[in-house]
Amino acid sequence: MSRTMIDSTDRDSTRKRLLEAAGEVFADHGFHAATIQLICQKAGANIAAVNYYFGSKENLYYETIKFGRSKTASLDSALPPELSTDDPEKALRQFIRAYLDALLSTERPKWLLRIMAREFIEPTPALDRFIEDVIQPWMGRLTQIVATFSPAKLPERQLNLIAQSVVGQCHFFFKCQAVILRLRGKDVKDGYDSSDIDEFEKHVTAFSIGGIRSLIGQTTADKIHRSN
Amino acid sequence: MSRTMIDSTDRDSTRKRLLEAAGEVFADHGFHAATIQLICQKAGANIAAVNYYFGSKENLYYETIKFGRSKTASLDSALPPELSTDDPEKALRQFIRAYLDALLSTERPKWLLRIMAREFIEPTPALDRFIEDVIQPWMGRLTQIVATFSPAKLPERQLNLIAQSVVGQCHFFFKCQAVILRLRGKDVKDGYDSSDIDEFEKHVTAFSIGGIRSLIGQTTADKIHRSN
DNA sequence: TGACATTTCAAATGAACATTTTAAAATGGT
DNA sequence: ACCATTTTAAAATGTTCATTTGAAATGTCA
Repeated sequence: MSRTMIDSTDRDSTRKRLLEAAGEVFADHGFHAATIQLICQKAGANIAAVNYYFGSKENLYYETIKFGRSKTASLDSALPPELSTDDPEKALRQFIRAYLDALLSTERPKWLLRIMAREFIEPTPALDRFIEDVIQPWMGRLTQIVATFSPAKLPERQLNLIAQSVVGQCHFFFKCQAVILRLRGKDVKDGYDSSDIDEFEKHVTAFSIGGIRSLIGQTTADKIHRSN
Repeated sequence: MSRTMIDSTDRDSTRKRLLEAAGEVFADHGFHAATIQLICQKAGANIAAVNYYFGSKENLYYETIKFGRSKTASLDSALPPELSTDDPEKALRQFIRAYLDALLSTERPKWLLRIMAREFIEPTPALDRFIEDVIQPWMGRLTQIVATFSPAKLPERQLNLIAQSVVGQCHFFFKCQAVILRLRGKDVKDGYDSSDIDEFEKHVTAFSIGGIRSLIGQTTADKIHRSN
């Protein structure tokens, strides 16, 4: 029958609660291990609600990602509007801070990135859109920032590698959170606190600036080949 | 057409073929989505074989990880025995090469690390043992190497952060393989070739040396001989 | 060979689960 | 209040899958 395509305006609290619950459950257990029963239970809805509102479990999954992304700050809103253009180091620091916040901050639907982390291992069509809409812009912006470190034009490939080194560090603190906390003897459930993020920001920024300067020194100034 | 893997069917024991097949299937689909039917089919065994040899799917999972780890080169065999002690940069390069090889090389049961990548997101008891037996030694060794860059004794916390920056870069090329290849317009199934790994090694090493030197406030020119 | 253990096989069992169905209840417009 | 539409509720259906079963096949050793 004509299902009047409820637009997510208002009055759809059940639908919304289902999306929130689905986000957590999919993040916790993955698509297959997640059960509609648990999702509906968490949402305080009936077992038939998922198929009523979304038609299928699979469609709920994609709608959940779409929903999570709609609630996530975009690149432009995550980065400070006055991102420095004349001070590369400052711009890099601002970028890294924004990136770490996006990864590690506990606000916002924190389950979206955990779902996407699963997508990295086992891609579905949702990953392509995510790369295109989210990752590409972030990496593109970072590449721009890195480029400003050098007066000369660096090869695209090297800029990409540097950008990957920067975000790679950030990702490690995110993805290997469980490991890092266990190495520190802490409980995984605790997560990081804000001073941890501050520490990461300082460290990643300093480390990356050193790496970049050393690399573009080699490229532009034709540095001496070290003997070992 | 009937069965292409027959040559190994006769030679290898069914149990071993099940472990190999299970490794691939668990890595491809995760524990829940993996089916015993598919595992047995790939192993050329009957559907009842898993329960006959391993008792349950869950036990097969743990035995598979144990099996994969037994076939994986240890830290000591992965690192060159003559790991440099007087040249920190050379030692770091050797370490990074070994680490990238361990992550990205296509030899050996390549499925073990894919299974462990899933464990990072959704830990099971297997992760604790893996951290203790595999990750701790690697990180410990890297921390030692990093420490040799500085004549002064650096705080443990900073050494750990630096080590995490180094392996974080390597991990990014591994975990975000799908993304990097897609950004390059390549198909994910292709994977990296050996020249890619060479490129990563050079880049990560140079970037990290720059980062380390800048953090400890020392240029490559000041080379210090430490007396023990 | 013949007894005995081990391994393989096809079919059966039963549990978990997504999805459908049916009907009742709530809601909104007139 | 009345009717149409939307939402909730509980039970039913059918599928997928892990696990069990019992018999057949294969191997072992006297």
